[in-house]
Amino acid sequence: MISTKGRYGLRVMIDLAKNDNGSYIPLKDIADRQEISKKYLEIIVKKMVEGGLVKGSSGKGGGYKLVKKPEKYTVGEILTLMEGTISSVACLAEKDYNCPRSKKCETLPMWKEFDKMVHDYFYKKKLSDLIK
Amino acid sequence: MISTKGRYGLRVMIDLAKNDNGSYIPLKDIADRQEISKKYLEIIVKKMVEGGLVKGSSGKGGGYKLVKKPEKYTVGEILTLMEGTISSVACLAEKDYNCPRSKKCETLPMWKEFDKMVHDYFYKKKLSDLIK
DNA sequence: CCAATTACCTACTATGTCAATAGGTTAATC
DNA sequence: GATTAACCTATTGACATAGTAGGTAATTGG
Repeated sequence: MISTKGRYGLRVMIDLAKNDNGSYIPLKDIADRQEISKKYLEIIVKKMVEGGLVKGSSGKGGGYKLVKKPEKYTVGEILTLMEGTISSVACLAEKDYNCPRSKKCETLPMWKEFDKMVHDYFYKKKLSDLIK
Repeated sequence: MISTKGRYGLRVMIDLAKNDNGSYIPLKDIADRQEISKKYLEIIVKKMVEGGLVKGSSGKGGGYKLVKKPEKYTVGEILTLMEGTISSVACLAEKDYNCPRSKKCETLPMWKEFDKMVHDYFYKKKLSDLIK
């Protein structure tokens, strides 16, 4: 289940893309338009700065802006950053999970197939695809 | 993210299908084969009885058995029972969620499309497909 | 240059879910 | 009637979620 971090994060990215005019966009404006608490968005956006999705500038005239063009972002990279992982089961989420049953596990092949489908879906979808 | 309830539940169903010989299968046997605590499996199996996926019988010679043939179960119905929902976002998980932004939400169409893909995947996959 | 603006930082909290464990009661059968 | 096995209630520690609160640092328009 995608949490508010992923969902709100995506909406912030869309908001930044739609309202891009070259200058920085204050978080207050985004919070008002998206009807999300500015305080909570601070946590969300902080992650996005750390992950290199957006850059921020303090002071008057400051705010946030995208670092790439909307068509250069995939929904997958945004969700992966915000959610930590996009995998549907713990066995596949961590690289070094090494389950002793993996050889004989009868469900693992299905989880792998499903995971690939999900991965493909979100990494093919671009941020620009979400803007009408 | 699918929890142990869904993952273990599925493995119990597979175990019941593979070891079906007409009589009831004690939980102890399943727990041993699957290497899962019997105590924890009790919680899992209780849900499956309540949901009508399996039936149980107390006393000597008792245990659990499937109520349908393996090809009559979909993975979707098993996961939905165990996880409560299979939806990827809260807006779609509850029928009466009515979000005031749904009309103008730019992410909702994607979540709906994704949800349909997931739903189709799991409801087309049968329990019998997981048994080699 | 300074007050206003805005990002940035640390800490806290209530609620809920997850993944179990523990111990007892009821039901069926050999 | 002892044994087996399901069934039932309660509890627990750890962690995540979805925020709130209040303060500090940086930047700039007037």
